[in-house]
Formats: sequence, structure tokens, C-alpha cells
Amino acid sequence: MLSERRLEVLRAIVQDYVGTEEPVGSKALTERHKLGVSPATVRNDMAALEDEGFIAQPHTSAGRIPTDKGYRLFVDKLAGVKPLSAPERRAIQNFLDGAVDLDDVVGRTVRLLAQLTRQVAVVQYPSLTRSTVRHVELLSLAPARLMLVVITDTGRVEQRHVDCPAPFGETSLADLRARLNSRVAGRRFSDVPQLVQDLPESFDRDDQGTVATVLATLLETLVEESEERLMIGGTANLTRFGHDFPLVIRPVLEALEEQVVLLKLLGEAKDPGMTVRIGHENVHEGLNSTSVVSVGYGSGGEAVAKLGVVGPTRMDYPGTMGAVRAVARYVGQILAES
Amino acid sequence: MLSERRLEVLRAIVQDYVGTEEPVGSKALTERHKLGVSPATVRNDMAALEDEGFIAQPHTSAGRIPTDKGYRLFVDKLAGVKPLSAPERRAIQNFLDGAVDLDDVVGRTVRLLAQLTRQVAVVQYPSLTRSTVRHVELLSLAPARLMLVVITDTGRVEQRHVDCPAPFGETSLADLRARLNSRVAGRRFSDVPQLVQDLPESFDRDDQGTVATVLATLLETLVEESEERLMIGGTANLTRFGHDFPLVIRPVLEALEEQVVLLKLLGEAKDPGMTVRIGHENVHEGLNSTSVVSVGYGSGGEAVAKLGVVGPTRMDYPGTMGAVRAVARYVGQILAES
DNA sequence: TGCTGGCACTCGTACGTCATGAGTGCCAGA
DNA sequence: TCTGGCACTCATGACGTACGAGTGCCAGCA
Repeated sequence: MLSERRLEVLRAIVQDYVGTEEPVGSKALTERHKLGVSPATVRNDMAALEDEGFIAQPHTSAGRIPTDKGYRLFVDKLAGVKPLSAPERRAIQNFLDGAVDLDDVVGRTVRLLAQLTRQVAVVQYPSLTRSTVRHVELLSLAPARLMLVVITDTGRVEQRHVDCPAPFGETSLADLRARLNSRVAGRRFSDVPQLVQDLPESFDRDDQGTVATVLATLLETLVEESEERLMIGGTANLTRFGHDFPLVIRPVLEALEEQVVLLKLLGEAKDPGMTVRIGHENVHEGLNSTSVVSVGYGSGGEAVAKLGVVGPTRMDYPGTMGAVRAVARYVGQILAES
Repeated sequence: MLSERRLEVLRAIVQDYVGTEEPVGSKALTERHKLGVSPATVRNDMAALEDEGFIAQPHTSAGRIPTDKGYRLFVDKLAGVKPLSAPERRAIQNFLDGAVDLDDVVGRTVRLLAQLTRQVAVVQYPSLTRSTVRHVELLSLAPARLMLVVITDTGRVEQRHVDCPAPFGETSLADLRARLNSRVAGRRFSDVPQLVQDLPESFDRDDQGTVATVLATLLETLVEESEERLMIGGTANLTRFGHDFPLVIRPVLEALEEQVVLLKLLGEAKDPGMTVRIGHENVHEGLNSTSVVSVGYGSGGEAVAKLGVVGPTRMDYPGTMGAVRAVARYVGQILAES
């Protein structure tokens, strides 16, 4: 087990390195922190920390930098979550309050998060499957062509075209619309498949095909992965990655463009609270030199989606975690109000 | 006026520089192109081209690179638009045909354009004001709370909450919905303000306030600039900008994050055909080292929005212009079908 | 047993020198 | 008007050197 002081040394190394972006040596450490011991002692501690794999040397005669394992220990044991200041909190609320619709909420959230953390922000739209149905609308575009619009309690709107196997009258349409809504409105999306299962049977034979097609389209919109959407922002902050950034930035940008990768990234987080993935803990290779801080958010007690930031492993973890948590809370509030 | 051969020299310089990313000298030029004259002659031509401001030297003993003015001449006089190959065209069509809704169409278009041009792609959603209304839907969320959903012929869906000054009954709601649709369905959005102007008068006094509020919200969604949306992609291609890219990439990423800047960029293009803005021709400073190729697209004869790419001034103009034009055409087709 | 000062050693960085060669401008001659 | 020749410029890369930050180790001390 590492002694109290060695942990203190690790904390000091992480803090200094995050601040300066440069390997930190024993002398500089004793000067900037009141460790109460000499550089020589710190050197011994550093050697021990290096043996354990918490820090590393870029090259022989340089200072130490934390490894992923070192950051992990720092996040788990040595640092808390830094709460935002009151003015910051007020700014968040003011900024989010002006949103007019869901796209606007998500867009503002992304910008806010990117600005607060000075990193790349990722915000997932509220999941359909974890939301409840507010309304299902059916419109006739042509005799055998319908438009299906689904609206959730979180303000999300999805629409699909439906090509009917046979012409579908206005009365049948009104009928289907009414019955559909009476069954699913207010219910959770995940329950919809069962709730509508036997619906076609109660229609005229002529209309059964169309009803079945409509329902099939409805269920299609709920398929996991294809129903997920997200928005990213603050990519300009990638330029703050460090000196070696030309090599690092490309795979990160590529990863950020693949929705699938990002969804996995956010989805991986099984913990209902905040999740921090550091460097190689990220499965995706392109993100091996980044850390991801993510958390669920929701209008009620339950999370309907996730949001987070992607930054260099050398990031201000307490501050970032504080900002992510605070933003998630306010977004949840906004959604609940709408 | 520049002689025929000097123009030929400029064309050769542009082509070589775009290919190699390195300043091109007189000797290399005569070797790679059949100009029929010696390097010394080419040197004289180059000196003339430099006097006219079409090319420049990074430093004394280096080759020449085209200036913005040089590229401009190249685009205007020396190069055509390179049509895509048949397989490429087929690939475009196949890829776009799979889209399920407008978001999907725009998303696919962005990815396609980024992939074809290997540059950053920007696609604007069909403008509301230039589309026609397919349907307006009103839903009751609470006694004094409505949701307004607007659907366009291009498949775009916008929704807004409406807080009513007084409770609004189901029958009034159905009434308003029907009257609203009979007036505006199939009409152009830009005509909507006049078409609904006198609508409140025909309602009971109790409901007039609510009707007015609904109409105000409807008109709000049509306000220019706030109604515009767009999607970008292919930012990973920014890493192909060149050696000096760390300095260049940041302002570009920042510009790309500001919708306003991008909308201006696309909107600036007054020409109904393709527009090319080279380097400093872009008003926004961050984009001074980029070129923007943009073009309008639409379901009918008229453009409902624009799309384009942002890349280094040193880009393959004929190829890029060909790809942009082809994609715009196919997107127009897809929208017309939906 | 743990801390400290001292000391030799490593090695990345900065700097100055120098040779190389690509590329130019200019000029005289065809 | 084009061409070959020639002197000149200057960025680039290789090489050697000095510097200094930082380390590991050891002997001495509490």
C-alpha cells in the first residue's frame, strides 16, 4: 500500500502536470507544494510510484507524468467533484431557459458544456425507448401514402413516411389515430409493441394490411441504435490537446463523426452516476489518448439519455466532473418543465 | 493580357501544387508538362505571373505557389467542372436512396460529400420560407398548453409549445386546425403571414387570444436566420490541410461551430449556380486560408437551400465542383420524391 | 527505518557552423 | 522571343558542442 505522502505526491504531480503540460520534476514539486520533505525524498517516492505504474518518464532525464492508472487513482481516491460557482450556475440556467424546442435545448447544452469545460461536448437526445408517448399523429399525404409523427414527453419528434398496401380512407385514418393514441399515449415506448400487437384484428379486412404497415413503421422507429441521435460541439477545443496534437486529433475527429462509436462511449457507462473513462480504458483506439466524462440526465428520477465531454487525459477532472454534473441537472429540469 | 502560354504555365503550377503541396519550380514544370519551351523561358513567364500577382514565392530560393488571385483565374478561365464517373454517380444514388427521413437525408448527404471531396461538408436544411406547407398540426398538452407542429413538403418538421392566455376546448382546437390547414396547406411559407392575418376575427371572443398566440408562434418559426439549420461533417479531413495546419485549423473549427457564420457563407452566394469563394474572398477571417464551394439545391426548379464544402485553397477545384454539383442534384431528386 | 545532502551521470534541447542543392534573376547570343 | 549559362540566395539537414534539468545512488544522520 502506498503511504499517505506518496499519494500526496501523486496528487501534486497530477495537478502540476494538468496545469503546465510539462513533465514535473522533484525539485519543482517541493517548491510548489508544501510537502515538508526534500526533493531527494520525493525522488524516492516517485521511484516507488513509477514501480507501481502510476507515473512514467517520457525519457530518462525528464520529470514524471501520470499514467492512465495514475489518473484513475487520482479520480477515485484523491479528488472530489468541484462544484460550480454560483454565478456559473446562474449562467447555465439563464442560457438554457431560452430554448424554444428540443433541438434548441440540445444545441444550447452542447455549446454550454463545451464552453464550461473547454473540451468537446457530446449530448445524446432523449432516448425514445426510455421516454413516454405524448401523441401519435397520422396524416394522409396521398390516397395510399401516410405520414406518421411521434411526439415524446421529452419534446422529441420523429416522423416517417408509410406506403400503404391499399388506399386508406379518412374515417379509417381517424379511427386508427384515435385507437392508437388511446392505447399508447402516456405509456412508455418500450411497452408499445405489446400494446398495439392485436390492433390490426379489430379493423376491416381491407384496412388490416395498412394498419399492420403503420404499426411496423412505428416499431421501426423504436429500434435501438437507429433511434439514437446526438449532437457534438466544441471541436475547436481539440486544438488545446497539446504539442503532439496533429497525430492525436485525427483519430479523435474520426471517432467523433461516427455516431455508433459515440453512442457506445456514452452507453458503456453502466453506473447510473457519473462515469469517467481514462485513456486506454476507452475501447475505441482513436480515443486512447482521451478521457471521457459522462453522466445520465432525465426529466424525472430516471435517466433518458446521457451527455458528457471528451478531452485529453490530462484534464482538470474535478472541474470537468463538476460542470458535467451541473449541466446534466439543469437539462433534466428544463426537460421536466417542457 | 497574359499570353496563352503563360496561362498554360499558371494552370500547370496550380495542378502541380495541388498535387504535391510543394512550391513548384521552373525545371520541374518543364519536366512534368509538355510546354515546349525551356525552363528559362518558363522562369520569365513566372516572373511575369508574379508581377501580376497570380503566383508568389514563399521565400527567395523556392518555387512558386498560386495566390488567391491565381486560383481565381484558374477557376474562372482555365478549368472546367469535372463530371463524376458513372460508378461514383451510382454510389451516390444508392447511398442517398436509403434515407428514412429528412434528418437522415441531410446526414447522409453530409457524409457523402465529405467522403467524395475529402473535405469538410456543410449542408443546410431546406429553408422553411422557401418551402410549402404540407400540414399544420395542433395538439392539446394541457388545458392551456398546445403543441404546434409544422410539416413541409421537403419533409422538415418543426414544433413549438404554445402557452394559451385562456383554456382552449377540443372543438375549438379541431376548428382552428381545420381552418388553418385549409388556408395554408399547399401554400408557400412566405405567403402564410397574409393568409392567416384575419383568422382570429372569425373565432369566439374567448378564443381569439389563443388563436392569435398560436398564429404568432407559427410566424415566429418562420423568422429568417432562426429558422435555418444545418449539419456539418468530415471535420477529420481538416487534418489534411497541410504542414502548417495547427495554426489554421483552430479558426476554421471555430467558424464551423458558428451557425451564423456558415449560413452567411452559404447565403452569400447570390449566383443561382455554383459559387466558389477563394481564400480572402471569404469575409470571415478564420476562413481566409480556405476555399468554399457552394451550390443551391431544391426539389423543383428553385433552390430551397444550399450545400457545399470547405477546404484548403489548395484544393482540386474541378473535382470538388463536380462532386458538389452532382450531390446537390441527387439530393434535389430525393426530396422531390419524398 | 526513514530522511537528507551530495555527486556523478543521462539525455533532450538549443545553438552555431557548414555543406548541399533547388531555384532564381539576369545577360548575352541565336 | 527563346535559350543556355552563370552567379547568387537561402532553406534544409547534418554535425558537434555546451547547457541544464532531472535522475539514481550512496553515505551520513535522526
